[in-house]
Amino acid sequence: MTDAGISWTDERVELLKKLWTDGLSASQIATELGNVTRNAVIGKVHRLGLSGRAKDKAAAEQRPRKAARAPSAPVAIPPQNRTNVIMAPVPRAPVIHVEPMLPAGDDLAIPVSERVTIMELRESMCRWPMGDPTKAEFRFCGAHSITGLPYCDHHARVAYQPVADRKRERKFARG
DNA sequence: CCCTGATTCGC
DNA sequence: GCGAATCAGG
Repeated sequence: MTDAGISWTDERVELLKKLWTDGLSASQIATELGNVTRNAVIGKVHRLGLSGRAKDKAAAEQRPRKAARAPSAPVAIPPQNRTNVIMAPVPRAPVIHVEPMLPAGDDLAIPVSERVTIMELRESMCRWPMGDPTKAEFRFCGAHSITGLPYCDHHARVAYQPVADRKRERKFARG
């Protein structure tokens, strides 16, 4: 096929109209359509003359972001759970096999981060998987990640746990 | 900093 | 017509 770029086919325009009318943001629509930037979407929206949509009760534009949060129990994630998240982004570096170890204190230290969906996940957020990836409730940690790493402070330690540390921690946990 | 849509303008 | 760059704003 000589035409490399998928442009505005009828279907794509239809979907664009629908999503835009539904109140999705340009970037969200761009992601949904794929192969286009939010600028492209905005440009098209204007050309189609459907800018300035009916912004009802603040539909789905600016998301809450402040309100949502786990209200109760600090849901400690048992280390064993990591067994069923193999397909999630795996750290390539000094990953140590996780066995039934890790002192409870560590897990309780997890501040119930603001778990996020893949859509809400941003570059600066911890990508530590939480839960079953095959389930709809699957989330990522979402806490602020350390510059240069895909994980927050806490999860970076768990993920990149050096052998030496591991041994030491064990001792530590014991006593 | 994160994000939003609006506009401009070279292609 | 298209969309990156830019602008203006939250």
